Amino acid sequence: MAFTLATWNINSVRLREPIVRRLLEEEAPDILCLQECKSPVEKIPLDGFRALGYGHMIARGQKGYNGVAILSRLPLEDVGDKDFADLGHARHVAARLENGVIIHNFYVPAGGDIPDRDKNEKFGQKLDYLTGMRDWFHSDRPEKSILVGDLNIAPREDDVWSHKQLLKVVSHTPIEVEHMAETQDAGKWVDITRQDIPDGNLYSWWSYRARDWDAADKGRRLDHVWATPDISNAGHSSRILRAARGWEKPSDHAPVFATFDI
DNA sequence: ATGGTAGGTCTCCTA
Repeated sequence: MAFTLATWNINSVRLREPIVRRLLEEEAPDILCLQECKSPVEKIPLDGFRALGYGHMIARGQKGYNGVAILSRLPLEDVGDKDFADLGHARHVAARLENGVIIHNFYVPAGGDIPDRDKNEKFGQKLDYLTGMRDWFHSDRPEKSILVGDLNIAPREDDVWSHKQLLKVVSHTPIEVEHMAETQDAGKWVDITRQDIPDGNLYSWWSYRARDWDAADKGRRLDHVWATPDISNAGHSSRILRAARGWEKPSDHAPVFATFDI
């Protein structure tokens, strides 16, 4: 069996229903993980997705902020969620496929503007959230698992448009990259996107504030697909659908894809 | 060095 999975920070699933449907119609991933749905679960426009063959959804939501959802053509079982750093936010949900593979969908806190936990509480919460993830994966080592989502960190020099200019910008600071590496190590997670595309600049997010995001191309790779070592060799065909950043009323993130032969 | 855009909403907070 093979399945294709996509992860996309959608920045309001209700406002973005037309382009979610477009992605499902044109790209037809078996599973679509969404972040920043900004909607209670009961207000997610499921009917429109169900009509396209996506009859299964596992989600966590809240009014106005955060929110994660896993849409699927394949049956899913809800296997719970975590609230790292006790934020009370809907930032994680996990589901199990019939083949036993577990999918974790994460929306890691963005962390505010100032990369100093003494001056900016949100930055501390981001680091604490990552530490919570690390400790969980350390104590309960994941197996046959895929982790996707907006992790709000671009770890490599070629994951940002300018390593030097972003060293003090939240999302690419050394302390965040270190926290992310510890989280990744704790679960022995393999970065599937970089396993498939090891060289060259790779971005999944471009700010709304740029005059011309495409021409300026000041992107960052904030959205990730990881897998545990027991299934990492099954992952292939990774890609980022940059074109979706230019669709009508776009999200500021582009969807990231990977296929697994399991 | 600064300000730029977008979404949801208890018109300011978050990204």
